[in-house]
Amino acid sequence: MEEKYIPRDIEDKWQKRWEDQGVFKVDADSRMEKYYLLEMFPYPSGNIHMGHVRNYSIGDVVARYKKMRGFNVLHPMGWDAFGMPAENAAIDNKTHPAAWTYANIDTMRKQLKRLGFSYDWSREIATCTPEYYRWEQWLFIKMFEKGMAYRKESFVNWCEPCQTVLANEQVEDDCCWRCGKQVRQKKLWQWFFRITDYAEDLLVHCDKLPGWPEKVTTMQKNWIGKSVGSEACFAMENSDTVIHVFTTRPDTIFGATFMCLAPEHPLVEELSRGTEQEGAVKSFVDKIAMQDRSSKALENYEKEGVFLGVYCINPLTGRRMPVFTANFALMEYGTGAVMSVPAHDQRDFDFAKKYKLDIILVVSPKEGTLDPVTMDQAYTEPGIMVHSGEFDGMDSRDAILKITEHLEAKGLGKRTVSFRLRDWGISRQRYWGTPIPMIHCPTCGVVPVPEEDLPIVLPEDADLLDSGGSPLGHLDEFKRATCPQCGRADARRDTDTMDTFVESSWYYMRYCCPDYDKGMVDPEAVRYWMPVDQYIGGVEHAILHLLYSRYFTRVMKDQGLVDFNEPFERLLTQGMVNKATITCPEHGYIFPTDVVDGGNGSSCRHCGSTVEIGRVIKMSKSKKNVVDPNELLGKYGADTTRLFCLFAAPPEKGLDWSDEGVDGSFRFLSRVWRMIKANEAMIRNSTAYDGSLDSLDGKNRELFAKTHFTIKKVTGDIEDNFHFNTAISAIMELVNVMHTLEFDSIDEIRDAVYHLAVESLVLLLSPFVPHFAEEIWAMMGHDKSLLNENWPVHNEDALVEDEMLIVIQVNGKLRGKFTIEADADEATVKARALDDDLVKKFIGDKAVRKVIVVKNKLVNIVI
RNA sequence: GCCGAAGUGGUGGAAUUGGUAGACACGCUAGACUUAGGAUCUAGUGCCGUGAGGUGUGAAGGUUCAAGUCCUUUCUUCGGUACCA
Repeated sequence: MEEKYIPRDIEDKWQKRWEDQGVFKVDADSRMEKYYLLEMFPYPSGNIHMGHVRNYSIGDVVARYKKMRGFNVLHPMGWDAFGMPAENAAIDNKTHPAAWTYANIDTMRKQLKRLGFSYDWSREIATCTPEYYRWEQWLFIKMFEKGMAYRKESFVNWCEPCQTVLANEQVEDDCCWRCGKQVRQKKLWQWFFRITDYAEDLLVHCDKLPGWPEKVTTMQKNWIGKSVGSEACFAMENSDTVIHVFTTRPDTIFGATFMCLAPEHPLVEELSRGTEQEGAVKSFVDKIAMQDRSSKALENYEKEGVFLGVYCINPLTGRRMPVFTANFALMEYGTGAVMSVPAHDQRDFDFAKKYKLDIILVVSPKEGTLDPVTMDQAYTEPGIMVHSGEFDGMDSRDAILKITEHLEAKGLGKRTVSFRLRDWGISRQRYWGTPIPMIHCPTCGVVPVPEEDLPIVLPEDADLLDSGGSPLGHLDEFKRATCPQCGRADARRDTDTMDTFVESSWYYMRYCCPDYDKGMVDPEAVRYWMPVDQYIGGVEHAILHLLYSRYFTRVMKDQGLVDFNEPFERLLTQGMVNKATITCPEHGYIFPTDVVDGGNGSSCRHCGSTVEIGRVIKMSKSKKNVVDPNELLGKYGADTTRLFCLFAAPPEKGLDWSDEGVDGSFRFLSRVWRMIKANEAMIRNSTAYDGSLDSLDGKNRELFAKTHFTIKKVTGDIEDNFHFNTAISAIMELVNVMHTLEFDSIDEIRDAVYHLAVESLVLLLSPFVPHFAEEIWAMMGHDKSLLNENWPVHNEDALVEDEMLIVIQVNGKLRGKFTIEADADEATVKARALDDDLVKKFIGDKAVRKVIVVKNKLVNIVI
């Protein structure tokens, strides 16, 4: 063992040893209980960032801990390798996306290895390899055959700079989530996955995921957005045409005074044709279509619409209702038509006020009255039915069902359910993705590629600079195809690629059998390893990735590939890594290295202005508050870096970066190192104490008890909720106690107890700082890796205290304390408390009204 | 607007079923050892007060012998979502 703690030497040595011995390689073994630990795989953007370091450090603790508990631990890693940044980089640097991606993978793999994570690298997968995506193409065809994948022409979010379609989820505040530019609407033929078929099932199972944070299941439930309501039919005044509406408030149907259709609604054009409003409607619809979402957002709640020139009839009142097309009616939700009840819906109210439409009150508050003329907002609460014929006087909540039944009986409506969740659009007009294995034939239409022709390999020579549409569309070689059905030679291959969320929806299954070539997954391997016991990743994937994965698992189950519904047993969403920002009035965000410390505060190196320390926010390059893992590794090594990430905050909370804090973690390890180095010979020449607590006293007794307490505490913190911060602080406490021992005399018992403490310390530290622990373990004379050791078990008897500290309170305030033998009876404790000098002083001449004694804890004297 | 989470020292964060608030760190102060230290070790460190003591977990009430913890009201911050009929 070296005199000084030099992480680099130790870490290189152990990483090499682990790799040479293949200690992380696992195989399915039915004799062993499996544990599948998974962390979200990274996009190979070029370098590992601190978010990855944190995520994977958390995972590695669990993996190593479970291994020491005797589980057969599957802990894989791979690459979410398709995606737009590769194309953007390719255009910027004139490299090929594949070359860029694989180079990044090499760099990042090295970084992960440098951090000493316990991955089974033999299972590594990259989603951009044909061996991987061929099975995705295969499943796509299966889904197509079942109608689970289908094509429709629809409005899509179109990002002009990226030349691509975006999923709703990829649009943030009406801007592209990647480039941040405004998104506009465009109509294209797109492939969709019918995830809405599973809306109900996905929703119901949200309540059957006890290992998931409630926050996440709630977000998913809201995203699925089930609402129960009714569909009602409104006939047109002078034609057979019927407008179907969805409403959650059938109790207000008597108050419906007008109708609103989404601008894209097919009836808009049909109904307005030939009326004097035709021109006005057409220009309104065109305007809305041209409008991008952000300008809609700018108008923010400004309701607009145009009269179609026709009327429909309220099925229950017979009232003539003018039909409008309005910007707030959404084609994608419900039926795209809204029956407007201005008295009881705020949007309808605003619209009615703007266009001077009738307002009829049909639900009256239980107390007081409302007048439609003087109302200044809609009344949306339940109440008593009025102006509603036979339903008058009824509680409006009861009327919801009664009116629906009434409509059903008359054939004018039915109970129905509407979901906010839409089908998943997966077509992307991009190059770097999985080709969609379909052929378009002028005769046969859309035909799947025959299975034996899979994979459809992504060609290497696409021209990415030719923006506009799919790059694959410009490759005649690729595009040209023979129809598998009729043999026509002028068929055309689909030139779109799939959304990269498709790859990440099933990669965790492929880890079970990365080289399997007879199918998408090896049924046996999946049966053994799946489902994932613990999944760890960022909360930013709470909705999309996790919902899609749950959906894909169901699709694969229907395909007979797996026999379970839910892929992830337990989920941990770790918080973000934050750091303080620094701003200069002249230069905006600046790097810490651009700050010069002067006499009167800190100033900008470039302009000399006084800089301001800004808020602590998520690390990002643009805010210049990032920490480079490479620098940390160079300065402190992997163990310190990992230790700080785990110590500074519990995993589910945000981690505020502190350079001083990292220093502290390094100091802790150095301190332990020095302590053990100082006692090296003694540790080697002693054996761990294996007696009981009873035969110990003084410091030895204290250390023995502390050792067992620490084992219990650390084990509990890992098992219960992964609160590594408190586990580590418990270990620090143990070390603090170890420091109080004196070695100036010869004492075999002391050495044995100390040996036990060191041994436990090293075992407990090993999941957090594995290289460090291995080095000390080896010094102690062990020749096996710590990974093969058993996790220590505490002895409950060692925790039994014979003396308890009792707190004395007077009227709830702390006034004194004393120690007494454990389990002393109440009368003794009480007498002792009342006898305390300080307590006597506080009681004075007042009468003691009551004395509460809590066994082994406290005495409260009430005066 | 709606949904969710969280407010504790100068800082990150601890506090079992209500029972010593501030564990463990960072920072800071003083001292020791040093040619030196941004190394190490020792002591101290919520706030007010010389002191006895008082006071203190976003704010205001309440329950209780006892409240960071339970209840009511309220404020703030962060995250998600947003014309969903």
